[in-house]
Amino acid sequence: MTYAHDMPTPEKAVRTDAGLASELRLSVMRLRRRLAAERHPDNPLSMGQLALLGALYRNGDQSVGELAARERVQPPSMTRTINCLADGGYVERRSHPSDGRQVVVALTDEGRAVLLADRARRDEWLSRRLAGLSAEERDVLRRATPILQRLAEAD
Amino acid sequence: MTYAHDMPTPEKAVRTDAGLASELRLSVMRLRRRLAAERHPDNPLSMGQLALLGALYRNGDQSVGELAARERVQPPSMTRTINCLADGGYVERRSHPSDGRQVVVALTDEGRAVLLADRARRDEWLSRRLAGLSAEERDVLRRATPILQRLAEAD
DNA sequence: CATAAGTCATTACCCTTGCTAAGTATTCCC
DNA sequence: GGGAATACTTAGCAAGGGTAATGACTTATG
Repeated sequence: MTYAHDMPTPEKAVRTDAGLASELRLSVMRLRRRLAAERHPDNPLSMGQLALLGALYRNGDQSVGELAARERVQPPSMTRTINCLADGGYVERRSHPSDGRQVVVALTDEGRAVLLADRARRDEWLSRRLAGLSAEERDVLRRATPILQRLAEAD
Repeated sequence: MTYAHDMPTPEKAVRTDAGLASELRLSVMRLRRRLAAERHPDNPLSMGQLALLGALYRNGDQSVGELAARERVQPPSMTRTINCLADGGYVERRSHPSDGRQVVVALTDEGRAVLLADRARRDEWLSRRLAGLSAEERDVLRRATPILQRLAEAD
């Protein structure tokens, strides 16, 4: 097999910063697709809904704008996700104590229960894959995860 | 700030395997959205199209099925992406030499040029972010990227 | 204190991109 | 040669992202 250009293998490409960027983008895209496809039939929540419940669980009640900014989504998209969850009774809209424009979103008891159950089922596949890695590889991911977070949060 | 439950910070959560799975999923989702949003107005290619051209550039001509499998997408989705790129003259469909069922997709000269130009622009943002990390953090990502790849490829 | 400007959430609408199901062409196997 | 399997495409649907415009409320200004 021959090529008309320098063969850009992933192994070489990842060494340069531009190559790392390309490879990282590919990996993230593919893994995300893989994870989205792993939607268990019992799971009532989409990945976006799960992320929203998770944000409320972790950070407590938040306004729509705060949630949208954290999840890197425009406010209308967040409104729609909230609507779905509110229809299911998983979150509640409350009025902001001092600013009537804002809407505070709060996790309900049912929402918390569904979050934990769904997350357990949904993480099953990924956890199993993680368990198949070496301890060292898991450690790399453990350290990489917050870095990926920070990249996503960057302006 | 108080919570009615044990506060699940990312720092604590990432230590367990299940926690790592959740956090990794969140990070991947957000970063992917962030990257997709970084679509420069000059860029004619979507992330999926860029990934396809990249696969052809890296691995040479491939059949539709091979491309779909590699990108973890169903064949019809790949067909559509190929249609878009073929309309733009970036890829060509060729007949397979020995199997009339298969369609071989090949990168055109124009496709290669567009790939490199688009990738340079698109990676600019991510490269800049990567440059803002410490050398050690970059190294973590460099080692994490192939692991993420493997996770995406797992059954 | 009245009004203009700004902010936050929502509504309405569109586009992209994934999927499944069904259809067509070709190859493989008996 | 004919039926089963394979490869791609077509058609249609749903999720989830976006922008633009509207409404409600707050803040700043004259």
